[in-house]
Amino acid sequence: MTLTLNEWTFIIQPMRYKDENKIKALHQAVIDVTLNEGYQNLSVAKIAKQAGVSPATLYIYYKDKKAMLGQVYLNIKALIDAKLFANFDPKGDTEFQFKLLLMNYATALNAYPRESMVMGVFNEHPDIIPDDVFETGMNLAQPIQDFYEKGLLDHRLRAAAPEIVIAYTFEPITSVAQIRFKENQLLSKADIQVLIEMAWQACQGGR
Amino acid sequence: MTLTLNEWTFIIQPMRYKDENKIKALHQAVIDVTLNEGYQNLSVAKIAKQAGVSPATLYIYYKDKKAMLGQVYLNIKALIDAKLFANFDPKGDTEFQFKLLLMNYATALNAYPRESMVMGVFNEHPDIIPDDVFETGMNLAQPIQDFYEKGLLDHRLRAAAPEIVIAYTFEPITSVAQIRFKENQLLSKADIQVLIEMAWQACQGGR
Amino acid sequence: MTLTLNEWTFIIQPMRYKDENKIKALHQAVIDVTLNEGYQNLSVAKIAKQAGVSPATLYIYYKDKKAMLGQVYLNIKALIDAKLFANFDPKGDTEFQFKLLLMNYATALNAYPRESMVMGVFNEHPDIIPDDVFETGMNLAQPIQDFYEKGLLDHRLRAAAPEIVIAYTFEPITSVAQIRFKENQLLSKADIQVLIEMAWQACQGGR
Amino acid sequence: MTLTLNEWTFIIQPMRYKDENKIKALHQAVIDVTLNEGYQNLSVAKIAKQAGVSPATLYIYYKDKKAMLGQVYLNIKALIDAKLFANFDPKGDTEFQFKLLLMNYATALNAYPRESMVMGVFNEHPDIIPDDVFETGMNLAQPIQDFYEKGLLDHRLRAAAPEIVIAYTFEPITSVAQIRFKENQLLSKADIQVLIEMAWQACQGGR
DNA sequence: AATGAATGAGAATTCATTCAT
DNA sequence: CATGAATGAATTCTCATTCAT
Repeated sequence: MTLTLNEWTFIIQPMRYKDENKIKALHQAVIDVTLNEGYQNLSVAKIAKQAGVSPATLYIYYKDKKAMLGQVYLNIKALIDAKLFANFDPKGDTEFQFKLLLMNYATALNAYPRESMVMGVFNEHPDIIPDDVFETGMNLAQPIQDFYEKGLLDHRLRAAAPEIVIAYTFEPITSVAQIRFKENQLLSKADIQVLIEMAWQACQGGR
Repeated sequence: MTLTLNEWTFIIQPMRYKDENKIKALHQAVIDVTLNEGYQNLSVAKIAKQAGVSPATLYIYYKDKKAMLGQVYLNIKALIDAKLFANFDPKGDTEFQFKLLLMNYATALNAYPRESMVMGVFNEHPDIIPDDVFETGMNLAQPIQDFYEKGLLDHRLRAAAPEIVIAYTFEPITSVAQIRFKENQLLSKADIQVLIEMAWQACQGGR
Repeated sequence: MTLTLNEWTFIIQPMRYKDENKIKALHQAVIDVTLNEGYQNLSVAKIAKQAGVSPATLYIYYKDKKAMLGQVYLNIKALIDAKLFANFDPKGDTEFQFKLLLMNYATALNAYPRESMVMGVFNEHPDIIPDDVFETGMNLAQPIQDFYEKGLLDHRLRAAAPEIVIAYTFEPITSVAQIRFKENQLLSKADIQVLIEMAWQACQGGR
Repeated sequence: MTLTLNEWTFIIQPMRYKDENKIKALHQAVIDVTLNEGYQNLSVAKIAKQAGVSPATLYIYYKDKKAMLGQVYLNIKALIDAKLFANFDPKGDTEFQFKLLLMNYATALNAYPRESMVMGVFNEHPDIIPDDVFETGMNLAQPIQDFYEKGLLDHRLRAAAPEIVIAYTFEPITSVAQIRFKENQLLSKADIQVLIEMAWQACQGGR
């Protein structure tokens, strides 16, 4: 097809931000859409619109939707993990380190409430992110495993399978944080204190 | 309008079998598809196929998909609630009743592992069942509320908000049961013993 | 399949009204549903429900939905035609008979406003009633044809094709009656007087 | 955000042809299907097939089916209105302008017979186009209202409600045009002359 | 005669993904 | 690199009609 001059149109527009910005915009869009519209409406079209890019653009950076959500998940996980281990010493006093870890976790959830919510949603929907990403994400970090095993050995922690310990430590905190978020609040100091104390009562050994 | 005797007629007909069977088949299909394919694939088409009926048939018995899933949810809830309150006495000894309740709950999850998993899925996806059904289902049963309040008053239970108590009682058991289910197992006696003990340690008062 | 006694159930119910009543109920239901829900929602299921019978019953009396609506249409047409020709004499004075006819028509529309509306709907949707029924219904009744031809001959009526005459006589009255119906009113005396006078001005000959 | 010059980029790209063509094809398809299959069969699937596109394509250009039909309606209305007001002067001689308007209308119907038929269908089925579009379309254009009011004041037009005047002017012409269309014809010169004369006789005042 | 149940065909709409530009 | 347009496959739901009883 040949075109005569007046069949062309001249568009003037700002230079496109490069990769990083697009990716950031996409990641942020995932979080926004998930929280505002619910993950049921987390469609490629909505994400792209929110990010201000074309749906097709997503496929330049990621194999598919799943891969993208997986990356968002890992990003968020890294964000929270960064706070989780602040001042943590697996070899320190068990009770203190135990409570420190949970305090760090609660602090992280409060620091990134939106991201935490999204991570919670993704945890509950393993099939929207790639299997391997999810399985990796599920594994306890090595320092925590070390801490847990040492605790078992010196009987400062109750002899319970890891999944059970998690069910009485991180999970209740996550659960209550989600409830607070839906109430447009954060975990209160009182919340955190009670949660940590209950977790410790549940998990300490020698009983 | 009044009718004289001979305007009445007596009709003898076989009890409808098909209806009941179809409904049972549909409910079972919801459970099967949810467990085998994940709730993301819980489409009307798949449910109907699994139940061996036409998708249109579903709409004879239910207003829409949501209404049907709501009914399945209520059925399952009734099943589990029936076990939950066996021998439960809100006015009995706090520790004993507390542990009895959780034992009953664990027993119920083990008695209906498939149904329990599905209920877990539905609990995490409130929007796939009608709002009123879910809200009803979410409320703590009155006997449990009474028990909780009494426990607070006599300080046998820790002063913690209901959502926090739940996060250290029913939720961990549910969580571990789900893990066991994915391992094709049930909660072991050891699991149950530890879970209940940890819950009690977390929740008992006077500390 | 053999059944034991308790697999039977005894149902006591009023004797069913026979054919005529069912048919009347169905016809009335067509009118009700058309007016209340719009002809877009004129489904067999709705008609049957409104009539208090099973959808299957309809097919005992009629070949299909179309045939049934056709019969309703003819019934209504007969109702209106019965009023249309009251005191009409094709050989009488042209102006008087012309106005009498239209007055009769307006009177009929006001006497059966609901039926008239339904007939209007059916006229606008020829494909929901059988072709032959509709075509028959469209033909001008013989007395009117005679009157029209006589009027042409003695020049008391304008020389215009029948479809054009109808477009300035019956159609405007129908049209305004429909508007009034939507306003929950009938044709007023003033309406009727003006409509008839305008029709006569349009159609009289010798100009 | 301010941008320096080199953050702007000039993009030269061919004018989109496809879009326009697809939209035209869709509009034409609506007309074709409506005329060939009746509006009862005016399904998205049929429209898309006729236009040679996928049904999903329709939703790129329009929010939904209703919005699309509304646009088609407005296009057609614009087409006809353009002819309707040719040389029309609301302040000119009443009889002349009256007849001019109807002549313009008849001319428009003859110029776009297919479109006119479709507009007729849409006028009879307000619910298939968006409410606001229809309401806008239904209002008499302001020049005609002005003309009508002036005619009432100086008694050159009969004192009759607007809906009655319409029922003796535009509606009969529409009606006869539809009949002619079904006969694969247009309004003949004789048709038009008679229709306009009858309309004038019906509507002129001072009688 | 009468019916409740059942269904195939088809309705509108959405979505993840691809492709020509 | 970036995109608007395009679409096949899937979604939920409705309906006229039939069938076993």
